Amino acid sequence: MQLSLDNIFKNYIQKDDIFQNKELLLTKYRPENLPHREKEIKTLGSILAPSLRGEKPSNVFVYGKTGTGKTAVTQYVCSKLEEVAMNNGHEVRIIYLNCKMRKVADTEYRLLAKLARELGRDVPPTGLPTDQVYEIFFEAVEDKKRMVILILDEIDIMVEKTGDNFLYNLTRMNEDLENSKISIIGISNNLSFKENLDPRVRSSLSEEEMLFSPYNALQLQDILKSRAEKAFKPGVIAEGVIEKCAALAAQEHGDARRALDLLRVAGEMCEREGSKRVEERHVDMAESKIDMDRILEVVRTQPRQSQAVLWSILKLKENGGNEVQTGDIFSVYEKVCRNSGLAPLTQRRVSDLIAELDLLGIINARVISKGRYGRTRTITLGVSEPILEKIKNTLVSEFYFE
DNA sequence: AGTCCACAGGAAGGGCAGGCGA
DNA sequence: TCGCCTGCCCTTCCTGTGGACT
Repeated sequence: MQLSLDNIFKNYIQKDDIFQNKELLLTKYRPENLPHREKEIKTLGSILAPSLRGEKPSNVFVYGKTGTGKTAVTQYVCSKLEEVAMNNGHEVRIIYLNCKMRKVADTEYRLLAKLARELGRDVPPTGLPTDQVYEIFFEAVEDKKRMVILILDEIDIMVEKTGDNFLYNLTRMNEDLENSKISIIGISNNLSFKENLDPRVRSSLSEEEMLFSPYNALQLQDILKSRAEKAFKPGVIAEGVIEKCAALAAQEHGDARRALDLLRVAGEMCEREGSKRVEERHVDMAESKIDMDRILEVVRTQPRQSQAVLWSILKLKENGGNEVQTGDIFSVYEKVCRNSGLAPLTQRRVSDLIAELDLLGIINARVISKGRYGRTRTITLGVSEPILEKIKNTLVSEFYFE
């Protein structure tokens, strides 16, 4: 065992590496230039430019599908702005917050605490009244004369979780600030999310709006080519590979992130195989691997109760249940809990867990009415057979079912 | 037209953990 | 130590619902 592992490591070191700089293909990498986004960069730049004269720029609402460059463009423009401001003796402070991150934007308190910490204040994870945290944040902003630009990425998720109270207070904050000014850039994938906002918040958040349209396949090819040139060694990529990654990502609403992931994982598959050339079949392998990894990670990190519900659904499906319904799931779930030493939750709670699994894309739940036989959810599985097998293998050691 | 089923899903609140200030 | 605050997970209670059946 030890010996074969030694061999793997030794081979890896000796092997001809196909990558030159893999970092360039990671989504967190911020490139120096953003092809096909020149117009957006200029627009956002001119919206934010007043901050260089100490004037408050308009709040901006940026929307578009995932992987269309919203975050990249915003961060690019803001970092340049920060640089220019510093050289001209103004202070512009950029705070970037990804609201999708767990334990960051789930509650108003956490949001404020995070922002206050970004400005150098110490706020405990819980314990203080929210008003007090507002005050701490307010004081931190007001601390010196400066412009604070707050980038709220995935703002729709924040509003979904905490409501729009936070945004309302933030947009009103400028009325009380004397030294500083604060502007908000809200980024969202969800085009319709604004409809549910308080009208006052909506109008003040959308002083300016920018829509990022999806990249087409040709634009994606450009992006991939420019990155691949530096990320891979010359001649490593076979003809058609970049075109295939671009085409697959273009099918999925022109997502550049997806395209880059495909190319990177295809490279990794090729490397692992010991090949010296990335070919189209590696892209196919990459596509299924990315899907599988994502879902397995989600399943693994679910709470045990949620896993028990999923396991019950799998067992019902295995026993030939085509039309799996909430009631059936609940009875199997109770049995699973009994056999596994888990305290069963109520049907109400299980119903919520089913809805969460639906949201995660592992199952598809549809509410249907069966007339006098009641209203229920019918559940189908949202993943392919090979992934299903992997999920079962992950859960089989946790739960028992006779 | 009215009834009824089997839930969906909203609202309220309990209990616990983590933390603060007095 | 105590009272108070927050977040989180959960239960209890309740109203709403679409369509088959009477």
